[in-house]
Amino acid sequence: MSEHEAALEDFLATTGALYDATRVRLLKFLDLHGPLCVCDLQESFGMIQSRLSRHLKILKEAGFLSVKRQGRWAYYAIRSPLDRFRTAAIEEIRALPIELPELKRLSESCPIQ
Amino acid sequence: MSEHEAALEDFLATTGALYDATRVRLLKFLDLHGPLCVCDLQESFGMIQSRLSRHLKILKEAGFLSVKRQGRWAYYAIRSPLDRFRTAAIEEIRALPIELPELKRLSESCPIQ
DNA sequence: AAATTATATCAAAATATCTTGATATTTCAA
DNA sequence: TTGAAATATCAAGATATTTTGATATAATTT
Repeated sequence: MSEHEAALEDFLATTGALYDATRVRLLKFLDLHGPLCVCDLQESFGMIQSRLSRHLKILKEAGFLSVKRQGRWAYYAIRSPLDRFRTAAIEEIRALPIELPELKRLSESCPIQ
Repeated sequence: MSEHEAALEDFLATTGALYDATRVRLLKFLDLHGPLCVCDLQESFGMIQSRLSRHLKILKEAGFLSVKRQGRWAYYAIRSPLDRFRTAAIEEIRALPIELPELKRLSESCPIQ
């Protein structure tokens, strides 16, 4: 792939990741609460697991999220540092008046609280 | 529509408009050359007219473009002023190393050069 | 080792978006 | 007022994305 195509692909991966209500909510939720494991997100959003996993993958591949694995758990977080444009996107999402679900933790199971 | 939904809709219209290679090229081209009529864009990009018209409409409804009609011609331009996030998007696109077509004008026909 | 738990991946149906070609609308000129 | 040029819209097929349910993988506990 040429340098030109690669840069455009990267930009489209970024904007594509942002073009979905579910993913915008996930970004806002992680920005608000900090690192969370998939099961906490699943519990909080009431989403089936395969759907959640797919959206997290898209956000990760678009450069917005990092994952840290601890045993069985995978903790997703807003990646840091972010480049200028992704930072602008997160700030825009932070300012959006979107209703988010309550944070529900599966407190017995997750090692990190 | 609630305020919450409206703000999210607006954000998704913005990111959706940016999630297309053709529209990114059009934005970069208009950012580079200033206001252009549809026929100049059509000539420069070698695109069929209905396709171009649709993409311009999407960019306009997403808040990126303004239109000024002069007789038969419609001049599209990057809207000004743009809000913070759209400005960040245009700056990101300006920095992308994308190859653009040459600007071809239908010099006899268009009143503004 | 077998069962359990957390997460990831896959295939197929549902949904949305893009492209094309045809047609409509608007404006100007002959 | 007829014709031509510039632009917009529509319908249908092609393509891409999302959701779901089923299954796979990997770590942990029994």
